[in-house]
Amino acid sequence: MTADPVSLVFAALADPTRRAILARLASGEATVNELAAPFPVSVQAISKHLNVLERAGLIVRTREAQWRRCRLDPAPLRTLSEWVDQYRRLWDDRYDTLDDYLRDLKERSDGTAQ
Amino acid sequence: MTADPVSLVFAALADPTRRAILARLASGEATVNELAAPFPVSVQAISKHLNVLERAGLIVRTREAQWRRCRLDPAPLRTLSEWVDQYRRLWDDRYDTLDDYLRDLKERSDGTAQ
DNA sequence: CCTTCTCTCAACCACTTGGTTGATAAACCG
DNA sequence: CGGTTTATCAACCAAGTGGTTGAGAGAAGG
Repeated sequence: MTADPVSLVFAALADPTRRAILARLASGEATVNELAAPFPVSVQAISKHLNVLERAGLIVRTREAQWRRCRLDPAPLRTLSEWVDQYRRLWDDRYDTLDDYLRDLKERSDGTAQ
Repeated sequence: MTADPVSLVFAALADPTRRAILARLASGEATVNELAAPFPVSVQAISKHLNVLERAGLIVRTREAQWRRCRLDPAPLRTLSEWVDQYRRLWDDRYDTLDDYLRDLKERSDGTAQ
C-alpha cells in the first residue's frame, strides 16, 4: 500500500467502518469489544481495522489487564487538513485576490514542513 | 470499495501517483499523455488512475478531437475538508471553550447535510 | 484449578488493485 | 488511402483487502 504516511492515513479513512470507529473514539476511549459491538462483523475483523488505524497513527492502544484501550490520535487528521487546504483556493470564495492567497500560504508555511 | 462517496474520495487520494496528478491539474488542465509523462508507468496505468479520480468526482474529462482534457473538480475536497474539520476541536487550540466549539458546529451545520 | 472473558494470531477465501502487454477506435496529417 | 498520434478496452498477473473460522495467550474470578 505504498508505505508513505499520507497514503496510509487516506487509505485508513477509505472505509466506513473505520470512520465510524474514529467517530466513536472522538467521544472517548474504548476497548475492542466496545468498539466492535455496533458492527455486524466479528471482533477479529474489528481488530484488523484497529491495526490499520494504528499503522496510520490515527489511534494508540494501551494495555491494562486483559483490556486494550484505544485512544484517538488526531495528529494525522491535522496533517490531512493541511494537505486538503492546499487546494482551498480552487473552491473557496474567501480568496478575493492572489495576494490574499499568497499571504495565507506564507502564514501556513511558517514552521509547517510539508 | 464500498461505493459511498466519501470512501471513494479517500480511496482515490490514498495513492501518491493520483495525488501528484491532482497537484499537476491544480495548475491547469492537461491531456492524458501530458499527465503520464512524469511517471515511470505506462499511459494505460495513468488512464486507470484517471478513471478512479473521475469516479470519485475529483476530475472531469472532456473530449476534443483525439484528446481528452482533464480538469480538476475541487468539490469533493471541500466535502473532505468539512469531514476532517469535525475532529478539529481534538487538536486545535482555537477552541478555548466548549461554547466556541458548539457555536462553530451550529454555523457549519447550516445547510450542510452530512 | 478450571472457567470465562478479552484480544490476537494464523490460515483461508473471494474480491479488488495497480501494474503489464496487446489490440482497437478515433481523429489528424501527408 | 495509409500512417501516426491519442486514448481506451481486454486479458492477465502478483499482491493486498476485508471478511471468515479456529486456535491460543493472559488475566480475572469462582
